[in-house]
Amino acid sequence: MGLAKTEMFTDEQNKISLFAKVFGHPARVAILQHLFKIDACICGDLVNEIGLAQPTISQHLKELKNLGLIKGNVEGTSVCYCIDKDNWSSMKDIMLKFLDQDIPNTNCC
Amino acid sequence: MGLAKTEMFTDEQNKISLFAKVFGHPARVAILQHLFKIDACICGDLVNEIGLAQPTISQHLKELKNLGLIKGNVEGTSVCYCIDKDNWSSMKDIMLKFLDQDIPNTNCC
DNA sequence: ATATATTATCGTAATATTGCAATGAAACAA
DNA sequence: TTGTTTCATTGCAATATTACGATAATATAT
Repeated sequence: MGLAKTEMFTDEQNKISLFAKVFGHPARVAILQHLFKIDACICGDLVNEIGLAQPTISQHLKELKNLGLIKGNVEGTSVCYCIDKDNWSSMKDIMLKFLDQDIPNTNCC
Repeated sequence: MGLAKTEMFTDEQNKISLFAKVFGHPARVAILQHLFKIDACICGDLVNEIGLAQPTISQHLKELKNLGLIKGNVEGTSVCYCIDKDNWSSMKDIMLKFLDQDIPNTNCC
């Protein structure tokens, strides 16, 4: 298979897993951390910052863009990528709600 | 490939991506939410709660266990799974730090 | 001992992910 | 126009993930 049976889960569960999935690769974590650190960024910077080939970085950027977490403005021959503030906040709310659940007083462990 | 080049990233980046990866499937999200909701849990409950086959659930539980997020106590013929509080807290700290970064004032987007 | 119940493991098929070389597309410079 | 720079897309090989039937392993009950 290799295919998650999303139809048997809630929208919220699927949303959480989609966001988590995009954070599930260290290169995408590194890209986001770099975009947080500096104010603007072009793809070339990231290719130097991170050690992967240009097509690979481009692909990771595409996945982040598809989820709406970053946006890219074309500026001449280069593209300026940055965090999409609104969408990042929405994502954060959903993830925090999931991570911040009260830990129950288990009676068996 | 299908293999992440972890050696070019920091321990923190790799850790974040490993935790995120395990949340990157709705079944594991559902399992964790269910473990949060009730105090104790056995695998059989989860097979009924979630619609997947027993070997599939068992496999997902194994991944959560490998990362230390849940632990399982054998109780007769069944196993009682529950959240590992300490490890969940450690994970939460790492993930919150990543999610809660200050959004920069970009000058281009 | 035999049967039952519960969970784990193995094996396998289908699909997804990762990475990069090669190439394409678009804007700019000379 | 002809190059140059920058990023995207395509195509492919290697590996990972997901799901489940079959089966094993373990404990309990009769």
